[in-house]
Amino acid sequence: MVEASEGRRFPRSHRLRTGTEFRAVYSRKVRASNGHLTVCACENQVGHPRVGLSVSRKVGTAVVRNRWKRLLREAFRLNAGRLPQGVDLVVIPRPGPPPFFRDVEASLCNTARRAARRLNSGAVGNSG
RNA sequence: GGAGUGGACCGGAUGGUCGCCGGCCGGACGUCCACCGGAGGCUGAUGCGUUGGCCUCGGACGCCGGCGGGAGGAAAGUCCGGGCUCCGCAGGGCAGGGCGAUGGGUAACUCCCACCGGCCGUGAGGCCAGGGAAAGUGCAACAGAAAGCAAACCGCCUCGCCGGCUUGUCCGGCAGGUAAGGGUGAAACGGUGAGGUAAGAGCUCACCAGCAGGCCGGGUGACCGGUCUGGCUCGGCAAACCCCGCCCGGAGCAAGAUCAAGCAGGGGGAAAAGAGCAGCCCUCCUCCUAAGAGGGGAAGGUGUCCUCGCGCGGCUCGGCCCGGGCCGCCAGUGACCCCCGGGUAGAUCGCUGAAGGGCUCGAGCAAUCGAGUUCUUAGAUAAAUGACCAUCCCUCGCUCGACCCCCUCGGUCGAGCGAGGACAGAACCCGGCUUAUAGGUCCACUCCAGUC
RNA sequence: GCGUUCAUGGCGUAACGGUAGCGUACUUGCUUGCCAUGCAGGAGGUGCGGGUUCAACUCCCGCUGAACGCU
Repeated sequence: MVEASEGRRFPRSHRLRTGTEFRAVYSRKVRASNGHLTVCACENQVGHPRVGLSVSRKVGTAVVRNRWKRLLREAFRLNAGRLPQGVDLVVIPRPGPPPFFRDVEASLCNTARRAARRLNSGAVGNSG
């Protein structure tokens, strides 16, 4: 685990906040997923990761959706230093109630790293 | 003690670490935008129109620190009613939708309170879209003779006619009479008794039930109680069409207002040129998308009336019509430049102090209203109000120990371990209704059993 | 935020307020050496809770679920 010495804030600059930013991530068409969630990824120019949550009504009731979003925000906040840098992420949970926080944390980290790897290989493939 | 009825209330607690949203105060680093006039405070003169002096201060966003705040009783469903905003509105009418005992409450209601009537419950209490069926139209399967200005299948009867022979208080047929009896059905045109008759029948009479009308008493009223008269019976369904009475303009904070990058496009001017583009809503197709662009093809079609008004055509608004507004009826436009307006992304406002809550007093059976006093209690916008840990509190399961007990079962207490703690998340704001809800607290009342 | 439509056997679908059908699937028996086909029979249903009515899939009210539309 990363030590908690660094202040792990979660200001607005670490979130995707407009439809333009979401569209940019979707149109990059790089995804990775596991049994709990799907992550879309795209490069950005701000030097740190940013996250956006897309939780549709199919996931569940408002209480379930809020629970998902809170757990995902907390997982991103505590693990922002371990995630790939300079990448925008859009996280889409699968329908159903969220699992325990440890599982959400592990799923987010693993899936985001896999998406970032595809991003790099795809960029190489496009350039070459 | 058990069973139950009605109502009110709570909706895990405490601590630690790390965060999020918005408010106020302070600090200063970065970015952007403004810049010599303006803003705020104190104070002086004045003829109240003005004017002088001093002090302080650039703004927004991001950053850091501090202080205090941050989901519900249903925030839900969106079933009603309003406020607010924009649009519309010559007057009326139809259509469409909703509601329906009475009196009150309210901004309003399909809500609430009280009361009346009906049904259910031993009871406390609960439920009811509860106007009109002698305005009209319609419906009632199956069964049954018959299902609605009644009707004769069986039965009963013979004042009439015919036939039979066993000559009778007989049998059969025709023609009639009869709604008392049978059976069917959810429902069959009052019930009991007496008279009456060939047999019967409200045919007549008495009482009862019910209907209509009058009168008396009580109540604001729905209605209740009593009494008299009438004809003797006049059924059900309007959550079937319908009739009567009352109410309803449409959309919704993504309403609406302000500012507005870049690209494209609109209007005007100037300049240049004489080729090209467009012509008209809508529908479909292809590509594309933030606001769009291009091409092709053929079809879609309009509830109503009166008064006033009205040249024709088009667009737009209103649920429709009549109608309101605008435009055209003289065929426009242009690369670049200047000016103007609309408007997309985005930003700001709307945005939370309100038909608001608590307490006291008064009016009222109550819903509710009035007066006084006090409190301020979320404002996000890819959307905050949280995550993790510990302890405590409940519930359940397992194990161990003690007690009740002769033992088992069972019960009580204590300890340990494990699991669980509901329904559910503000999105402009209120008043209701409906639905979901682990566990718990309090109040009033009813029935049953027991004790004193 | 504002609306619309729907819910019938396992599946797909009918039914003026009056006996809930049809196809397919399932199952039992016959036919065949066996299977398929064919023949005869059977079971299985109106999303839930109330109300109106003599009687409700149908009418009314309230829920639940699903599929859509506009902004």
